[in-house]
Amino acid sequence: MADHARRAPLSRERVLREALQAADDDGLEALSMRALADRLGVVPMALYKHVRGKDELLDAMVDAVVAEIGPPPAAGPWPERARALILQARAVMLAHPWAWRALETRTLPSPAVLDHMERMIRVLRDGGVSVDLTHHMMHTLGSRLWGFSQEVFASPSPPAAGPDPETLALMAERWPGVLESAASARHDDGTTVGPGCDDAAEFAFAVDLLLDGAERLHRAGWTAGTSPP
Amino acid sequence: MADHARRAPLSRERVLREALQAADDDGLEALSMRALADRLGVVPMALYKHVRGKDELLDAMVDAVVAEIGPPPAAGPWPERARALILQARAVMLAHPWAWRALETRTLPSPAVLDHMERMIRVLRDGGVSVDLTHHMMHTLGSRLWGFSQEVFASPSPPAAGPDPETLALMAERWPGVLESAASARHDDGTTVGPGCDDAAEFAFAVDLLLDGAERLHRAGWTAGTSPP
DNA sequence: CGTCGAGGTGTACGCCGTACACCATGCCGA
DNA sequence: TCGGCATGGTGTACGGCGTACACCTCGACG
Repeated sequence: MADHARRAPLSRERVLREALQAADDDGLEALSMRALADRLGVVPMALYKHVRGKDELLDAMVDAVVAEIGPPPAAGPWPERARALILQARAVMLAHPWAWRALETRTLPSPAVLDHMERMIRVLRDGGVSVDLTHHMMHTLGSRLWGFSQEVFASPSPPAAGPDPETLALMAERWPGVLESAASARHDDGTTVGPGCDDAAEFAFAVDLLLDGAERLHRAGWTAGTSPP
Repeated sequence: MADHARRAPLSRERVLREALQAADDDGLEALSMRALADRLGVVPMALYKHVRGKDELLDAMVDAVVAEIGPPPAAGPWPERARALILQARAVMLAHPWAWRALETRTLPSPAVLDHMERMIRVLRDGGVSVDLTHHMMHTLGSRLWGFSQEVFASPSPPAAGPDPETLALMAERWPGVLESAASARHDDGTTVGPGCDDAAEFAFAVDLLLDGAERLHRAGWTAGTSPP
């Protein structure tokens, strides 16, 4: 095996890049240290010379993805700047569908994570939003700050094409509201041909609702202790 | 070993109950089929006579927890009924801190899950909220419908007691906004002695903001196609 | 030319979920 | 009464995982 000398030497960079590619290709659950080593034509333990362990690797992967989220627009009303920043985050998360799952499992915020938070906070603060309201809004935005919405169950109706008429009848009896609500997903014109509803629209709706709420509170001179209405 | 005849026979119920207890005791990540079998004084494979596999067991556990969430108050303005239902869900999730993690990993909604959704949808629809707005609100509530808020990073500042003054100075330079925002957590009187901020208050703030937003849209006669403002 | 350290290798351990063959028990119809 | 059979607990084994640890190789450098 003379080729082991010939192949490009490993490096933290190469390991990280290949890990990102592997996750993009095959999903996060298929990413094992062994599989990753295979992709690099190397024995599993070789990776540990460049990475402390799988956990640290995931940290680095998350950091890399979050770093793709750029800064907000330089100017404009703060709600629009915030909205743009969030939608940018969403675009990044859509490009790496595994990323939000990885993000959730991290315990400590990485530098890129703090950068993103800092930017959002700055948008609000520069818009004149109080420290307290900013703080609350960061909590309220929750995962949407990162470009995804934790919905627990993506589609209430059976996911794939044919909603089996038998179970459908059963649902109509016990969960009519769920059925009705799910049906309202496809109501309007063919903007969403897929099985579910328009994720982008739902995401935007939620973000707008949240930012509008914040703006209203801000304009009303909300301070801690007041309740939202 | 005559005691194996003497001990209470296994059953799906016993397996499920012990699994719930084990998760409450030791956390979800410590719950393995082997550990669970040990708790029941039985060999691992014995469980498989009562449960199809770990995945189905987790489904059942989630179902059991979600079933603890009761119905909403019978009467009252719909936003208050909705609020009460959500806070009930939150109480259940607080009693089983592992549950939200398990909930997230499930792919198909169980009956109890659909029941809870149905109840929430009914609260809105009975309040006169349109099908479309109801649908949007279910999405917008997201994980909060289930009593938790996906925040990705619970505390922006170092979690435990002493925020190491060195890193703190470093943060002050690079992430002043994050620091300022984190500091605002402890601002008011000693209602929150812990390291972080008042989770309950943050949760309530977010829920109120969301429900107020919905109520305002509803009263304004919102229909699909209109944007929130 | 000898040494040394960085980096790739091989083996091994302890976990995990679970397939499969086996065996104990108690019930039930003949 | 007895044979067969279903129910449910057992034992062994497999393939996967992350990773500790000892080893080897090889280029750089004093």
